Amino acid sequence: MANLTDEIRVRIGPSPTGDPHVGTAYVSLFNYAFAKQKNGKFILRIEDTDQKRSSLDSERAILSSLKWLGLQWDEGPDVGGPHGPYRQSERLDIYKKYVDQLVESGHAYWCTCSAERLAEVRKRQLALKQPTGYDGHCRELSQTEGVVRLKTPKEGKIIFNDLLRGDIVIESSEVDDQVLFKSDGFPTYHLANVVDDHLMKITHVIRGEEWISSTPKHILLYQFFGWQPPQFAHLPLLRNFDKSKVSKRKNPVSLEYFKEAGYLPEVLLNFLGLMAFSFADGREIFSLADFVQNFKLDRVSLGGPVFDLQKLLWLNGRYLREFRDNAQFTKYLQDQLFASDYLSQIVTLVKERVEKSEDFIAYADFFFKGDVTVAPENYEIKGIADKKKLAEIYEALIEKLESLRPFDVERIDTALRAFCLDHDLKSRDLFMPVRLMVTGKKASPPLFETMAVLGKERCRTRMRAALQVIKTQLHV
RNA sequence: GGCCCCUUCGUCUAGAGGUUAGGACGGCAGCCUCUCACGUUGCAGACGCGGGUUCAAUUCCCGCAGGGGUCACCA
Repeated sequence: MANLTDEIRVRIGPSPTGDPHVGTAYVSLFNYAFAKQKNGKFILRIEDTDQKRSSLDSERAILSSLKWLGLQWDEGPDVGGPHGPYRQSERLDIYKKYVDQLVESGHAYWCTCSAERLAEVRKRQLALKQPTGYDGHCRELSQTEGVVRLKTPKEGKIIFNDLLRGDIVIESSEVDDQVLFKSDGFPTYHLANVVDDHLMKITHVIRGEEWISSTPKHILLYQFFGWQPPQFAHLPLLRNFDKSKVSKRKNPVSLEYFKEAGYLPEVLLNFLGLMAFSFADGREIFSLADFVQNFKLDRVSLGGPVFDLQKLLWLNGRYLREFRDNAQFTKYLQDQLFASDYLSQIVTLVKERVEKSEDFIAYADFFFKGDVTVAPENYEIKGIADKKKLAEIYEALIEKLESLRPFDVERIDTALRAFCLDHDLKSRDLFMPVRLMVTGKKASPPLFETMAVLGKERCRTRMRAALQVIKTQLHV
């Protein structure tokens, strides 16, 4: 238990495997406020233990988005600190040392089961309606290759306290012999997390509710290492309108979207502060400093809040009207819509079509609009009669485009052409509807260049909107 | 399905053992106004169900239902 003189230290551990997520901002905000209020430290640790999916580019984007929001960390991969390195991929030797210790003390073991065997075991368990999990095949073997698994005690209860929910009790037998150390020499989240939280002297782990069920594994690890666990607080998850965990299929979730769509960073923060939290005095409009001052863990509500864009929009409007004078608003427009590098990229594309200045508006309007829409039949692809199939194709296409980073002409070109090949489509049959989706027009500058200039977020928003139109048609 | 978490207006939430259950977004209506927007005023709108405990439960307890999360060599 952290004693009163100890410095409060909290952390966030984003995984650099995609676009910066609004959920990261939400959890960051609460961590930041909790620490700052008590003069503690807010630490950023990059959890890039998934070699296949992690990228430096994604890491950069996450850091830059959090900075945009003004959630500056005290220790992190870019600013350093006394307990570095702050990138897990640079701490491999540390984890190795601790896994070895665990194996030696008999609390973990090497496992050489193949993926096929594991799948088979799982299949059998499912068929017998048994709980799924590792069957302990290698538990008593002594080998030194493969993966290392946690040797979960067969008996007893694991109890931990959640600051928001009280004691949570789970039977030890319910806990799986989780892989701690992968065959590629990288740790899994569970191991890296516990080791790092301990070494970085983290006092409070404030994270999403999705982690509750793996906390017992972490508690076990603290016990096996003989370490004092931190305090835990699991925040309710942000939800889609249908109450499922907020996801990009059903909501814009990239922080880059909010930035590009013209939301003010302080508005997004304000709005996130309204999720699962409320000021004692009922105030709904507040600055980050206000939030830091007034945040209290025991005022966090536990029902998963639906991330409602409508209220966010209203809030952004209020900030613009009330907190920006004309000069500031002008500046906002210049930065947001008419930034000179954005403008010059557009000029490059439309200049040859223009005869006088006004023409620019007619040719380039879609670069400045929010949504663009056309009649649904324009989204049809020659040879695809089935609307359901059509929707599937676009869904797949959008997901493919979303994964591009950076979102540049070459990558778009390659992705789009490969997509045509994969789905047996002629490029001219696909490109026109896509053009209509992203520009709202049949005539536009070259598609790939246009998309690159529009940016990933505008493209995905418009394509999702179009997809929604197709799906709506399906249901009537 | 097993385990775990959660449950106040459509949405974000306040609330206390006894309140006309409060506010905000959205909706609707009036006012303002050349229009729209803003602003403003008002209206509709919630304690999931069943048992307890209690003089009294929406509030405390238990069950149920519903929702969610998790069951990877992803985090």
